[in-house]
Order: sequence, then structure tokens, then C-alpha cells
Amino acid sequence: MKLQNALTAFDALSQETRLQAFRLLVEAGPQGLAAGAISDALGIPHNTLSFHLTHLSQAKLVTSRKEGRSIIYMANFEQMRDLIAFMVQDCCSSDLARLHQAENADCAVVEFVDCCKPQSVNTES
Amino acid sequence: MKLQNALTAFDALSQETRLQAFRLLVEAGPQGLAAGAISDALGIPHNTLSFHLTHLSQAKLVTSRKEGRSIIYMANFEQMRDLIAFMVQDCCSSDLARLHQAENADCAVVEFVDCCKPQSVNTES
DNA sequence: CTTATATGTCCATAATTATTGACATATAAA
DNA sequence: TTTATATGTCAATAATTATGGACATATAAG
Repeated sequence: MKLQNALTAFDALSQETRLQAFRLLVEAGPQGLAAGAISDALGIPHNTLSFHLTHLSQAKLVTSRKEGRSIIYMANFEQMRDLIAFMVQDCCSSDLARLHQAENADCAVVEFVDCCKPQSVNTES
Repeated sequence: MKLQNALTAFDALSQETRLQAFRLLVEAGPQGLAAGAISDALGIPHNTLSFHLTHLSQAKLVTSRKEGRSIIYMANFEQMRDLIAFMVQDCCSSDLARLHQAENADCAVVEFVDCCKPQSVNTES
């Protein structure tokens, strides 16, 4: 993930309505939630929410599909995973966090090592 | 990490100057960087940068110490770790990502279980 | 003691982002 | 085909955030 994409993603997640909407979609899973269900749940007018969903969508954190008169939004877990990977690779010390592929190629693993000692200059092992 | 703290952290990281400053501090490690060194590196006026460093500081993503006439800023890896943990626990499907403590208590581990598409763990800047 | 350096604070302004009423479109139901 | 429902778009305004000049403070150097 490039810096600009990460900025866009952080921006999308930095607004309360958007973060709450995203969390609802995470909870809902691949099945997703209709725009109206989200605005009902959050008590946000449909047009305000539409603005925020567009924002999340442009950040590629959600996708959508049409179903009858509804538009169903779904969390995009792949983008979230890429954002986490960006944070580990570009925003963490390699002494303190590492991202690697597990032996099993279907599993990427982040390890945080000694992360609760930010002041110690030497990582003794 | 509570939702409000996560919002504050995402907000802090959603601005280009701040994200770049934070990445410089990550690179610098526990030794940190003086405010002036950061504003030189980024070509940002000292007062503008001061505003952004205060922002990062309020989000607890950086700490600072005084050294002579300089103020040295350091990345707070613990907060970054907590933010990543929040993203995994509250913004990811448990099918796709899990956070757990390793046997060694100094090591927290995130596993991304990638059922569909294996992720490439390359470093693209 | 005086001057230069490093950095922060204040404030006005610029820039960006969020909100919502009014209207548009598309689909389903009556 | 008429009406209700779900959702999006537009535009004006409100709210928030970023910028940088002017000034303040604190430390070091001469």
C-alpha cells in the first residue's frame, strides 16, 4: 500500500459516523447491510450517511452491490488487512514488529516483540 | 483501545505532514529526532510542524523530551501496537484476523488467515 | 550581558470537510 | 399507472482543521 492510499484510509476511518458504519459492516460480515439499515442503526439522515459511505467506498474500505431498491454495503477486509500491513511495515520499528508469511502460505503473521518497552535503546535477546 | 482513542489516532495519521513526520520518527527509533530536524527534512515551517507534532502528541502517537534548546520527539510504538490491535479486534472479521498473546508474554501476534487470495508480503514504498 | 538558536503560542485567514433540505432516480407495491 | 420506498446528488451553509506571520520563551554561545 502506498502512502497516499494509507492517508485516504486513515482519513476515512477518522470520522465517528464512518468508523461506526464500518464497524457495523465488519460485524455484518460478507452478507453486508443496506444503507438504510446503517442509517437507522446510527440515527443518521440518509443523505448524510450516503456522503460517508461514498467516502468509505472511495477509500476502498467498503464495496457495495445493488439488491432491489436497496444498496448493500460490505466491509472490504482485504483493504483493511493491507492497511494493517502498511502500519506494521511502514509505521513500526522492525525491532518491534515484523510481518511475515507463515510456513502455511495462506497465513500472514504479525509479531510484536517487546513492544511495551519503547524507551529501551537496546533490544536484548 | 476505545473508539474515541482510535478516532483520535486515525485523525492524527490522516494528514500527510503528520504521517510523514511519524514515519521519520519510526525510522529514527527510540533515539528520536529534534523538531527542527523534522521540519528541515519535510520542508515545513517550524510553527506549522509544531501544530502537527502537538496533534500527534495528543493522540499519544509520539512522546517528547527536552534536550538543551531542542525538543526531541519519539514514536510511541506501544500506542501504534494498540491501534493495530484495535483494528484487528474491532475492524476485522475474526475469520480473517486474530490477535493473541504468544507463550512468551512479551510478544503479541496477529494472524491473518487468508482463505481466498494469498497476500504478498512485499515492501512497496 | 548580548546575541543567536530552537521551539512554542497566538491569531487571523485559508482550506477542507460535514450537514441537511430539496430534488432526482430507480424499483417495488397497490 | 400511481404511489411508496430506498437511495443518491446537489448546493448552500456550518463546522472544523491547517497555515504561517508575529511574538514569546528558554537555552547556549560569544
